[in-house]
Amino acid sequence: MLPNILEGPQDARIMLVGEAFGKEEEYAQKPFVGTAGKTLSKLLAAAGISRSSILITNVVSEKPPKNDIGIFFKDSKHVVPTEKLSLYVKQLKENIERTRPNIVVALGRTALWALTGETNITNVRGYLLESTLVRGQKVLPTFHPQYVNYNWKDHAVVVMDFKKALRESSSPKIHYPRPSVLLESRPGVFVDYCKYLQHEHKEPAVLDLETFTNGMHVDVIGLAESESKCISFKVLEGERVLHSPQEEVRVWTALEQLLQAKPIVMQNGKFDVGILLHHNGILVHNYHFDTHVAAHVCFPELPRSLGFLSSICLNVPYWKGDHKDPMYNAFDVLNTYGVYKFLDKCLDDMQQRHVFQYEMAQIYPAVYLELNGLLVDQDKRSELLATVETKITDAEETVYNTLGKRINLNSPLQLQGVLYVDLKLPTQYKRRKSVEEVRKVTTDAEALNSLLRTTKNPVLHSILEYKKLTKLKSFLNIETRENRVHTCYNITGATSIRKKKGLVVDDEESYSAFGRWSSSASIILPYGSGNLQNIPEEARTIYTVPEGFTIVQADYIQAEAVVVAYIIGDVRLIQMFRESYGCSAAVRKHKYDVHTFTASIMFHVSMDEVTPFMRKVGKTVRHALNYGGGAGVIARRLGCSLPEAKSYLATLLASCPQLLRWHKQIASQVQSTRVLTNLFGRKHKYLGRLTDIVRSAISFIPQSTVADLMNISLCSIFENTDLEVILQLHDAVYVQCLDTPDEVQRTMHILKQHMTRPLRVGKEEFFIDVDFKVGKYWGDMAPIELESRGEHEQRQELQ
DNA sequence: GATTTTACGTA
DNA sequence: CGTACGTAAAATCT
Repeated sequence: MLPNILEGPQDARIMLVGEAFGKEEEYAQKPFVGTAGKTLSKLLAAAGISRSSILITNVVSEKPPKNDIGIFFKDSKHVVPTEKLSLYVKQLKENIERTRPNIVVALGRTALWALTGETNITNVRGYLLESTLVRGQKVLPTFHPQYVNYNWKDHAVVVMDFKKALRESSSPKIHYPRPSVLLESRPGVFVDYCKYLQHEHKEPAVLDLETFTNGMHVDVIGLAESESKCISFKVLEGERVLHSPQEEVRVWTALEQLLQAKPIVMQNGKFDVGILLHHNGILVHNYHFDTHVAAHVCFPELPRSLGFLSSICLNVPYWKGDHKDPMYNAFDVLNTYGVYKFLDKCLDDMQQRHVFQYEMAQIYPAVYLELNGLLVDQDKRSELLATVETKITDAEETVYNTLGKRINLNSPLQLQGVLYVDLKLPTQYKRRKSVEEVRKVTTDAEALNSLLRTTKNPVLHSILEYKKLTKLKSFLNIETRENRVHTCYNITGATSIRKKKGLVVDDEESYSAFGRWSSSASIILPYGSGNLQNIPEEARTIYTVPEGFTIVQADYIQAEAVVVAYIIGDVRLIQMFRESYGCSAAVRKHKYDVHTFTASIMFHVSMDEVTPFMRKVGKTVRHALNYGGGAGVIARRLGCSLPEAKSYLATLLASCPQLLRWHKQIASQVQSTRVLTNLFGRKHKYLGRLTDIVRSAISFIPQSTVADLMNISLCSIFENTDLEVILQLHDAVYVQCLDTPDEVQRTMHILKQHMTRPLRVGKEEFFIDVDFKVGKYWGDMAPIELESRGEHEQRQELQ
């Protein structure tokens, strides 16, 4: 007989099913009494469910050896159960049939598998399913409490799922309103529907294009007028063309007219906008609302795919399983409509409407930059590539001659063998986040540099050289189109990735929150090294502008440091930034350098007496402090002892007590309200554990303020000027202009005008200064001073 | 062939 | 206890 442990009242409406016993459960012979049990109780309480009112059980009422559920499966994918597990599943079935709860919540993958046969919890989490184990039984999958312990920010998602379970527990039925869907391949019907939307329908419409065949042809066009009514129009059937050229023209014309007149809603529509513009020459005139952008503003720490958002905002069936399903696109547009209505309200509730508006305004500039690309000087490129390749060969030969054998120097494993086994150098380990983590052997640059310092073995130098050069080479070995590279700017930080079968989906792994743009490979024009925000200095020399033009770079000076100075009210620093505002670069460097200033207060000397060493100490210590770093970092950077680093740290903290006070204030604010607000009113709700997020929280306000400042300025430049922007680099913007002194000065004046925006801390208003560089090549820019209006005009008169 | 890990470039 | 991001190549899994 198997143990059968089911806790709670037999007539309960909700049943929770976990995986198996842990140590504590085994001892107590009760489900969920250990750490996962404590978490479960918290999550239930947060959702308003009383633990004593529900049934709680596990698929397996015993503790697997080493807590590895795998031993109950015959295969590594965990789909073929052993005989024992089959008996347990049968027992679960009988338990459900006997108690007949209105809803069963599957906690984690194993319970989900046992109840429904589904294996991917991330996909179906939050969606009501029908059990395959007990016919007609309503199941809601969510994450296991133990998973929540490791991924604390996901607790918010589980609480929402529990709330859904509570709502659904009043009835055993799965009830969805039936949508009205036109599945069409007749051009006439589509054209009529477009006309109806354009002339009669009053609300915004949702648009979604499916582009799953190769190339960038649109396969399906979806349009929704509400969360319950839509059309899904087939343009292509696989490789087969469905309509005559004349019919296609009618279709695209009708769509174009609709997109000229109607407010349009999309989910991550930046991609669709780019495709329509690039391949069909169609501009979406009134891009009214993007659900992906709204989700980024409202829930910066959560995923933003339509599947996830629908599971949180809506009560709809799961539809993301099969992309080939004819209803797939229809559900996409219908649910985008539902999510739109939900998030539209959230923006007001959370007072984030203005943040949403300035993020929406960034979409067109980002699309423009992506489609426009950046010019490559092919001669420079091949020249540099050849030089780098020669150097690589040299470094390689040096290493091989010393070692007496040939290995792949970019292989961490092979390098470990040579350095730590053959040469018997002291093994280097990766730095760990905590002492509990297992030490990992490494051969990264930091380890090699440290070995070079201690052993002075010159082969290490050559290995470092080789690694550096091959990395550089990867930035030069690039494909271009009409001598241009293209990058996709992601204003919400999440990249779209092209998966197998050509499907474009949101990358669920990464979701930024700070308002900075990220840059990744363009799916529309996949040329160049993808990310344009991490091109090394040397490789930038291959990027240029057309004949007769030049590049003007404008960047914010010490932007984050200025923001921090005002926030913490560091009177001396503020005074210095005030005085240096508008000064020439030479004066600024001489009289108003932040790091020299820091060193002068640390070492109690005047600014003139600061030595280069003192400045380096000042710079390192301030840097570490601004980002919540400690003495260990400082010691490593400066190559000094830990006690020395500690005393440096203490010195700066003593002379600038506001800094530490601010750190503490941030920590307590995150603890009490979990919400931080930057100087533009952008809010960030922190969901993770306090200890994990405190450093990120410290950098949020300065970093996101500068990001918003830059992007608002960039939009202003796009909307109000004739300047041609070519690049965005977090706190710098690059434009191309005619290569004449007047045009360069005019460009600089306009940039300065649009980049100079007041920031406010309390009642105090301040500005962040801008400085300029100019040059023909991105990697070869020289500082240039903004001439006063007087000088500028004088010169114009002379000409 | 697909997925995960290691390493490394930028602000 | 730097943070944030994206990509290439190697290592590992299936």
